[in-house]
Amino acid sequence: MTLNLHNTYTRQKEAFRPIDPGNVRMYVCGPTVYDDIHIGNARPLVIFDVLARVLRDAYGDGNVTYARNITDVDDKIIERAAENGEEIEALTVRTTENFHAAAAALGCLPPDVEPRATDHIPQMIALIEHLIGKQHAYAEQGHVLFDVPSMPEYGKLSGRNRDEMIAGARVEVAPYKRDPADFVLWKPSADDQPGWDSPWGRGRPGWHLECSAMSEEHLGASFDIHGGGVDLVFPHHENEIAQSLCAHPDDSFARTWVHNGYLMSEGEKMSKSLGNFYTVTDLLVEFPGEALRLALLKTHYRQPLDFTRDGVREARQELNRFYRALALHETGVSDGEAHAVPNDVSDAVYDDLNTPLALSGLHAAADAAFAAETPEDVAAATGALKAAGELLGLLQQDPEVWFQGDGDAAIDALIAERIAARDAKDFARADEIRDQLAADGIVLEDGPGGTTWRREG
RNA sequence: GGCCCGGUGGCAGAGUGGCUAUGCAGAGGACUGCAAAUCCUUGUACGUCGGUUCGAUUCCGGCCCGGGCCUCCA
Repeated sequence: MTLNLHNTYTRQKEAFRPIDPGNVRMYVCGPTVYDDIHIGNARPLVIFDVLARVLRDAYGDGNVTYARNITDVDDKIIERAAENGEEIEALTVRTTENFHAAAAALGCLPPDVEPRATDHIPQMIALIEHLIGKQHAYAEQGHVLFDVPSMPEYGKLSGRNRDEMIAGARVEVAPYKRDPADFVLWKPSADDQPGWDSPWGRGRPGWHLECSAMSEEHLGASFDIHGGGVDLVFPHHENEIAQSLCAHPDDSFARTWVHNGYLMSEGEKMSKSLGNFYTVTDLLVEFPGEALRLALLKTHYRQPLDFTRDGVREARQELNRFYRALALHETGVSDGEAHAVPNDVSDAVYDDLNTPLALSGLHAAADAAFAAETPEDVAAATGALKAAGELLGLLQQDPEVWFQGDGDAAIDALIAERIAARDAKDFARADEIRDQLAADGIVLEDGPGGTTWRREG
């Protein structure tokens, strides 16, 4: 099946053709580790996790290399560490751990490679020297700048020309720049700032450089997909292109550029003062990570997404229905087939990751499970639902765990007491127990196979 | 100011030049000791003004509204 992807570089949906189907390579910009990630950071995390799953589905598990970097040298990190009175490494290690925990809770598989900027300083310095040698960069007052006018095609990804950028520039032009559009590849570090020895003195890399150096190190100078949020199109990705293409003019750098749309929160731009700034860690106290993931996938990745708590609640309701359907499946009963992803689901996902449309296919599979009349039919329908869920990174828990968590002996005891009361036709006591559990958010269901329960937030 | 994206039923959200997804919430019914779940029924939306067309929510243009980017925010 052909995978279609919207390519920011051409502004069109294109049939995806990997350079090497035996090693499909994707690079995604990961977090700068100075603070816990917020829900806006979670969107690309989840989107590109889905894309990685789709690539593995299309080309085979072992034939995809997904690289996602950790930016662990950055001025924001320096500032934050100073504010906290914390060592820089303590901050970056702690934040990285939180990031990994959040990603796991959101159902994201680890990338195949997770390069750190600080592990690639020699490669960055070599890249700078290469660019200087090709007259695309120059050293000035301890800084090294990329010479934007040396690259006539600069601006193609973001669709802007240099004049526009200069006209709109909000920031004063630094005196060491030959051209206002030039950007920093290397900058000097003060004694109390992290720094590495270089031909231009002790300093640290500019932000854009690391992605050019690390993608080349791990994926090569030509690779298939480069992803990130739309706000990275300019300047970050534009500058990566400039660095990488000027260093390696015979290579293509990334061939397909995939960008997810912006996220708003509760109808407004997320900001701490508005009280709509949600970190993933905070949201996880209130909601299952899987509900957050579904809430993010209910909107097409290129559309703007208004993230709301109500939206997460709705996602959780949908997951309840999916897991109810999965719970219909009796262990041990098999319809004798390996379960494929239903065609409507894979068609949707392969068409530029149309996850909202794909989800309608999951609902159809759930309907089929409820309508099934034999255990084999149930097994077939739930198998299809689970396979479809896996492609999206959903529905991989045991339904009992989804509904009940780790279980609770006190609840089991009350349910046993209620069953005894019902058998004795003591409905007053039975209802009393129902109400008591309901007050704690526990919903009971009396079915033909006995009484089950679930937590409702 | 320049560039870009979006405005779909109560809400969320796909999609399409003509047969109008899907979900959540709501209403009615079946079922149920009660409830939940499930099933059935129900709700005819596409910002606005023009244009193209036999026909536009879907194409084109103006306008209005919302959002984003314009040197380090995913």
